[in-house]
Amino acid sequence: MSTDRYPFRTIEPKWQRRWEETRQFQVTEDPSRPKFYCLEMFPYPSGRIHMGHVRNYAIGDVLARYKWMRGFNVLHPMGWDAFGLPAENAAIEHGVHPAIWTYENIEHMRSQFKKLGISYDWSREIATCDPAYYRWEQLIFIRMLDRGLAYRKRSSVNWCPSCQTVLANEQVEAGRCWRCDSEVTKRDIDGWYFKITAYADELLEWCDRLPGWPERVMTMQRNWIGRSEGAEFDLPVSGRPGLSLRVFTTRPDTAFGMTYAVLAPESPLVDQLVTDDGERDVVERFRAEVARQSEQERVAEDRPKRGVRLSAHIVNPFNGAEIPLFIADYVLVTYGTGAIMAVPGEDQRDWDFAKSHGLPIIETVKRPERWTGEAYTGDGIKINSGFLDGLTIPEAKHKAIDWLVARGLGTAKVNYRLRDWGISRQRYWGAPIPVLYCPMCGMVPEREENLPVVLPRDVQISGKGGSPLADASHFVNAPCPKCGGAARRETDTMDTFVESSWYFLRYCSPHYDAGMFDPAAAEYWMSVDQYIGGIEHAVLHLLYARFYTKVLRDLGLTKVDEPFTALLSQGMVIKDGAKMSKSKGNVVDPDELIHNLGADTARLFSLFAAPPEKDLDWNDQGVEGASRFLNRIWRFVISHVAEIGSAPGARGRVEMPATPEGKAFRRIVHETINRVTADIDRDFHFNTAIAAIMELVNALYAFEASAGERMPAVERAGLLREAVETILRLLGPFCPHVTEELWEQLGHTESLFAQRWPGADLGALVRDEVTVVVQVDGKVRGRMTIDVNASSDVVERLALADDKVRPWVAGRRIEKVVVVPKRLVNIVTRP
RNA sequence: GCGGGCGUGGCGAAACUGGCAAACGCAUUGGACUUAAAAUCCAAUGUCCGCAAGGACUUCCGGGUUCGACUCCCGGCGCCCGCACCA
Repeated sequence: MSTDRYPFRTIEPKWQRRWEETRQFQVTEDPSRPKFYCLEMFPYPSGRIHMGHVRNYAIGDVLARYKWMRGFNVLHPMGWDAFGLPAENAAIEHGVHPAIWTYENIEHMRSQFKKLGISYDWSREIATCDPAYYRWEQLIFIRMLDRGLAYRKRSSVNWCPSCQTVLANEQVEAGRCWRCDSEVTKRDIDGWYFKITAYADELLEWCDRLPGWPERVMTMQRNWIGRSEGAEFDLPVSGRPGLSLRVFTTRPDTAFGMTYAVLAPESPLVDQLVTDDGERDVVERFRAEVARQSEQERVAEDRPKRGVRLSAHIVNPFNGAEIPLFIADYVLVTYGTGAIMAVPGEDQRDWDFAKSHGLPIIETVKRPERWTGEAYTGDGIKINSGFLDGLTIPEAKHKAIDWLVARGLGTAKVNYRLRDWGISRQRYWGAPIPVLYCPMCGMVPEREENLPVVLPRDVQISGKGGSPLADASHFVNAPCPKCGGAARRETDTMDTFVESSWYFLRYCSPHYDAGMFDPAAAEYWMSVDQYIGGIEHAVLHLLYARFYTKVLRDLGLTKVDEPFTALLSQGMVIKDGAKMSKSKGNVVDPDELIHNLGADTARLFSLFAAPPEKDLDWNDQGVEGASRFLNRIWRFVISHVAEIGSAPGARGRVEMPATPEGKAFRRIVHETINRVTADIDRDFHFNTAIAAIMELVNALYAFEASAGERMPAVERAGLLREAVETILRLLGPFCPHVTEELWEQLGHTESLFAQRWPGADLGALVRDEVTVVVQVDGKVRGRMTIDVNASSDVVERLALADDKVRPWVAGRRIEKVVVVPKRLVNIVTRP
């Protein structure tokens, strides 16, 4: 540990206080300036911040401060995703009320964020558990109910036995709860749904229209939506007039290869097809077996496909063939129609099943020459397919669908993997769903003037299961909004992802009380120009927020189609090869780091060690290096305050220096301006931007130690001033406290962040000479410093005359000479 | 299986449109300063051969295009992430 560090412990709080007192980062709508809405995903108030937070919010802060200096009116707000299970679990374990726990955590974390010196407009802080916040989503819920975008149904849902609540499909990861990792089971439960499937096509379409989003996130969303085109048609049951099963297929062209059909075991149609008690027994036993399968078994490698043959047969409408019917575990009741036509020739799953059950296989696509595989899914010409023979697969698909439509047997059909968003949670710490159940009127939404339906504080949180609200009679019992009679309130609360689906709109006018947000403010600020957060929300929050924004648009509340113009998905913070976690013992505590080395150092290292989208490998010695760099700047500036203060042209620009050393140094200063600016603008490569500033600081030391001694004092002081002030401005967004302090030490009275971002002086960038590499047959054999404007002929002549080069050319025939101006010469030879 | 990404020194990484591979930092080594240490400053540091000047090799592997390939094309190997019996 070094002993001689700059006084970050006094300057960091000093500037945090100053920024707050001067309301430096508080903004209002200002149509005369371009706006920039910079947003990092708001945190859950878990208690303490971790290095992942530091990195996330440091990235956002660099961008926000940079945009300030570029003259933008920057909205950079902060708030709390404050509803959720951990608060309730803390209540169960420690007896503290979720509200108390949450607000205490917010207090603590707010102070931690302030210690990081992030440029938030704290006057816009929100917490989603505030009734003044969630009342608006209750209102929207009622509007969605009107339009059929919110609805209630009984359905088989994902149930987390540990969290004691339902989970949406997006919240189940490989069969486990996204939050607590428990194995998820199935339950039939009544619940509320948002009709996100109504927006499937639009959500998908916009995936191609958001170039500011990372490709991998868009791909994950596309896959999640899972659109597939095909046909749906009926297969009549043999000898049972009027009875048929409907199947969905993406390959209607393969219908002539259908050698059997399969129903999902759970399908209700199975019960109608069963002919006697013996068969019923077999079916029920199979159903029980399928239901017993654990998630583990279901995802096991090479899981054999199991099934039971029914006595019923069905008829292939394309060729009249009578074929067997099965129930099998590989057909899902939840997708398509829950029934398939099986074409083992062109579908590997059907092929596997056919092989193990001795079923025939008909090829309907001509295989390539040396085909050795099993089911064939490639291109080819149709065979064994009646009127489709000789067509390509796309042609045959169309013709098969036309054939079905003409006979009234089926239609073209699009299916999605996406399911409606189940938003009911059987838990306490969430926004109440504003409906009541009346014995006379049925389900009735709360009257809009009665909103918000406030979540009651005095509730017993036992953790015994079931919503705690159900036992709170003062909440549950309420008059019916329609008839005034005794009714019962809904006791499910909303998924917390509903709150995070619109908080970015609330930030535009967080204190507005005539609606969800002030339309004028939202019109000015939206959309979010740059959104920053972790990849874990690729299909959760980021899909829900896109959907909800479109709903609000269709309700006439906003004009934007998409909430986030650009997304930066930052990598994880890794240490010793693993994600930081208590159990691995590799956690670095931000508080400790800030105390020992300062917030600027913590920020600098997390921005320097890797580009933002990559995982960051934490390294304590690397952090020391970052601290060393800031000390180096500090020492230089402090020891040169007097000299720099004596320089003319206190505002940066200096007269073109007279000495070659001065010119060369000044060029480095201005080249650095261009490099740093380009690195920030192009892909947020803060790591290389910082590296460029480090190079400039190295050059500054070298200049001061050597050439600087021999030039006129006025020139030297002017160059030092320009260099130092450039460094402070370029580094400001990364390390705002130390740069702001040094800026003041140099005699400035206005904040560094009220300064304009520097621009390179084109005159300073001009070079007289340039170093050109000379290659012989692609290998570097020499280099020469020549006039920048030398013609290609001259460059070629000089290269051939070079002492280092000549021996390599001697005795060989020169084939040609390639001259790349200002870069290199390649002499191509033959023996 | 499908989709996306990646592969460069001891380590984190850099290289814009094909043009000096390894910038910057960490670590290591040497020197200066010091009674000494720390801090600081200066220097060296891809691998191999060589006392040296210098040379050969090197961006996962194998081919190709090109005067020239980390970068483009073809084939392979390996790793990471997401979805996964989605018909």
